Amino acid sequence: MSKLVLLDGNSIAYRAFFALPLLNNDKGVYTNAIYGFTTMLLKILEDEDPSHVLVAFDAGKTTFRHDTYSEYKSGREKTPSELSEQLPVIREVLDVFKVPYIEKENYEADDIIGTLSKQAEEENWDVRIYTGDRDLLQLVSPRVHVSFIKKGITNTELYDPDAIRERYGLDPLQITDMKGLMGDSSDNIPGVPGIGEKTALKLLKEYGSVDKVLESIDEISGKKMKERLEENREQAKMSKELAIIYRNTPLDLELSKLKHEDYDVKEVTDLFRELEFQTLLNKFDDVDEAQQIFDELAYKHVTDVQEDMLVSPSALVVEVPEENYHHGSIWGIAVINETGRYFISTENALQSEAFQAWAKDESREKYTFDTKRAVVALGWNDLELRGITHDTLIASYLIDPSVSSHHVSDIAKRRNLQVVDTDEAVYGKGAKRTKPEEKALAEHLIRKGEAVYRLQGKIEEDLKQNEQLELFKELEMPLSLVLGQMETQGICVDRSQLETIGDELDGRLAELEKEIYKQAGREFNINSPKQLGPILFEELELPAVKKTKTGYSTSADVLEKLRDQHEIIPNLLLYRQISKLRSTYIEGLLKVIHPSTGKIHTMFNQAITQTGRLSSTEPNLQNIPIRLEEGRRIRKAFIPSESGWSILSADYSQIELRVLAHIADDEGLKEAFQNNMDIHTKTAMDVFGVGQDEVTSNMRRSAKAVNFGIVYGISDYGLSQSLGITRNEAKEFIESYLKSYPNVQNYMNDIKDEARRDGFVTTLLHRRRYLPDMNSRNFNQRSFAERTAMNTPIQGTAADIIKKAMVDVSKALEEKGLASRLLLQVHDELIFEVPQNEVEIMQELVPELMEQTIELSVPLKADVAQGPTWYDAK
DNA sequence: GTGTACACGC
DNA sequence: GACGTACGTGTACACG
Repeated sequence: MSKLVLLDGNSIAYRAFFALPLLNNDKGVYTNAIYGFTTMLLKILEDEDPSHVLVAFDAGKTTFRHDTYSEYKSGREKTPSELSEQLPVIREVLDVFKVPYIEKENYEADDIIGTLSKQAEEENWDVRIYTGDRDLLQLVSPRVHVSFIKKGITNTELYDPDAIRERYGLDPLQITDMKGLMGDSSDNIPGVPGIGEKTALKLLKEYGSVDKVLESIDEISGKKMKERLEENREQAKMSKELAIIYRNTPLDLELSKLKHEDYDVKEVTDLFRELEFQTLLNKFDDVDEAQQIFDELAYKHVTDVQEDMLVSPSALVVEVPEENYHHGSIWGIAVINETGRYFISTENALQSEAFQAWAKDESREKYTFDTKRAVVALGWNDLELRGITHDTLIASYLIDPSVSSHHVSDIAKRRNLQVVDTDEAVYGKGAKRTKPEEKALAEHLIRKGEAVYRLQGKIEEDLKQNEQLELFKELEMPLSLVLGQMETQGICVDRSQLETIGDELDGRLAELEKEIYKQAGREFNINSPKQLGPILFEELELPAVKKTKTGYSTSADVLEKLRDQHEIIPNLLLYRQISKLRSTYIEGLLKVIHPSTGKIHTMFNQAITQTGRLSSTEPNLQNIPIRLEEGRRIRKAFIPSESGWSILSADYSQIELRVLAHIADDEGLKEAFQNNMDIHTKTAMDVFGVGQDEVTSNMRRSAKAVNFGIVYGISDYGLSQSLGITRNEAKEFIESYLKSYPNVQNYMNDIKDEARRDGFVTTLLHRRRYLPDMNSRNFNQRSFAERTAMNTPIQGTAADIIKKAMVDVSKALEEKGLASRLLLQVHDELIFEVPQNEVEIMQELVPELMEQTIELSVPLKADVAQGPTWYDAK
């Protein structure tokens, strides 16, 4: 039995376009409609498994219907250029899938579909029609079913004759009569004014067709209705005429030619790669093909590492599959270079003198994927690794920080190199992750190394194009090593200090708990917002201010507003605060003290944030409490690792606003920093137009919040929330800020233009962030992109600067032979441990290096402090 | 295991 | 006029 699937091409493309955000690829080409169309096509082919298939498109602007009614489809919004430019590519997609498509001068896609479905029906074929247009429902018959695409792209509604009767109470053919009476605004079919769907259906149920209705006008009740029908006789007839799909379109096409053929997977994957359809690509990842490439990858399993195998440059794979590489074992090592491909067991590599010498030799170049992982893992085995000049992970991140996966297999795949499987495919995932037998392991590592080795040139070419080669080679690559050393070094914590604070917190929590139960009238889980909500807002009848998806919001800002309304509130706030301290900072930190070093070894992620900042995990040492004294005491547990040493902390003062002053080249802001003024006071003076002595604490607080907003790119809404004012007041604040600093205003406008023009913004050191939503039709997405455009160069440049300072300081420590060690970075702050005899030197050296890292048109300023614990370094 | 609410830092 | 609004990480809860 033959089955023909007919797709309404324009209608589906239209649906796809509006259902999906305006995605574009690296080349700035819009692909959302192509992507959505392709997804639907694949799903339809999979669901229906048709023997024959065709996509019909509308041709040209005019059709035979315009002869009947020149206004047909007029008043319709022009197809957006973002969509029309995608239509040719949709045809390319159909080409590679070997799906035939057709358009016919003077006819609409509907007519083609109507004609072919009629022919197929006469041959006793089954027909399925996919469309987003209800007009086609008139074609439904026992053999012809229509799938109507509802909202989204995968949600369809299947219509057979019964379904039509159920939905409309009509036979399929009467759909045209319905249109004749009610019209169709999207096609500019007039119908009878004053008659909508309800009335049309009522009339048709009684009389059956437009003609019958018109014949029976006398019987119809209601004077107005009679008049309307009488006056619009011809219009109703014409409207029905227009709505009828023409089923004898001259097509010169044989049904048998529409056979659904097999397609060439390679053609499909090549096109998907070009379009950057990663998700779809995964579906077509042909394992056999990858295996074939691998078969050519001969390698040697080396037990005795020879000097001449380790030429420069080489790709080096140090395989540590455990997410946390501080505890993970090295499963194996691979080296790939022009002399060959080598798999070396971890033991053999670590014991080999030739390997050790090569690893630490700065002059022998290595390429890796995730340098820091290799550096730290080898560091735990007392093996030093230097001379890494290329890291695929970091490079990929610099080229586009937004890509969702920086795994070596994905990067390779994106660059058309299908030689490497995912770790998950080879090792299994989650609890099932196991070390495979040696051959499989060796092959996987060789493939990874091969990808790194082969991609290096192409990737650096791209970096060069982006003017990012210096950022890569001189900043991020050296930084990787510095971070590796910091992580391996770790920071010492006083376990008993943490435990003491923990015990005290436990006691206070127990008391608070009792008190809260008493005030609530019963026991419940205080940590559960789901339980707390009903207690506060139903049992205690407090006014609910905000709701979340799942119930009442009980967040701190909500509770803060209720503080005076019930004595339970202050206790809850305190309970939350202390509970957070205990679980995250006491128990959390105790859990991650390394058993053998007694220190905490965080992991800095160098390839995650969109702005260029670092992040810190397991544990996150970039969010240790400081603002409230209660939490700040946690810092007392962070101590030097050697007795008699000190913790020294140096932080940039207002680095983002200084960067802004420089980038925007704003006189007012520059003046503030050149004269070393308190920036919030200065802002208050400028915004409120008062003298220094007239600045009240409230004015300064507002100014500070505005500065904060500038630095973090918050919206007027965000500012209104933080200051507890209305959105309009916040908006006025921002406006008067920008009036006070006109060049900041100019910068904000210029950078947005730049982002719209280029599709991305950059920092001083050429870090890049793409902003595809700058032209989004969605207000929120667009606004967010605009704030990001303004904010990223500021925050990102600040990140550039402190990263460079870290490399500079680290180099200086080495050159000067100082024993002091850099331990942590917290966005604008560096934390060291320092022997007593170096305290004075470091107090001079560190801020000096930080201030001279980069020359701006305003001075950079770094403050330094030191003491026996991190708490005291304030 | 996954999603949501909340809270910490910058 | 509504939309739902800096980022990243971690914990606890509550769902399957």
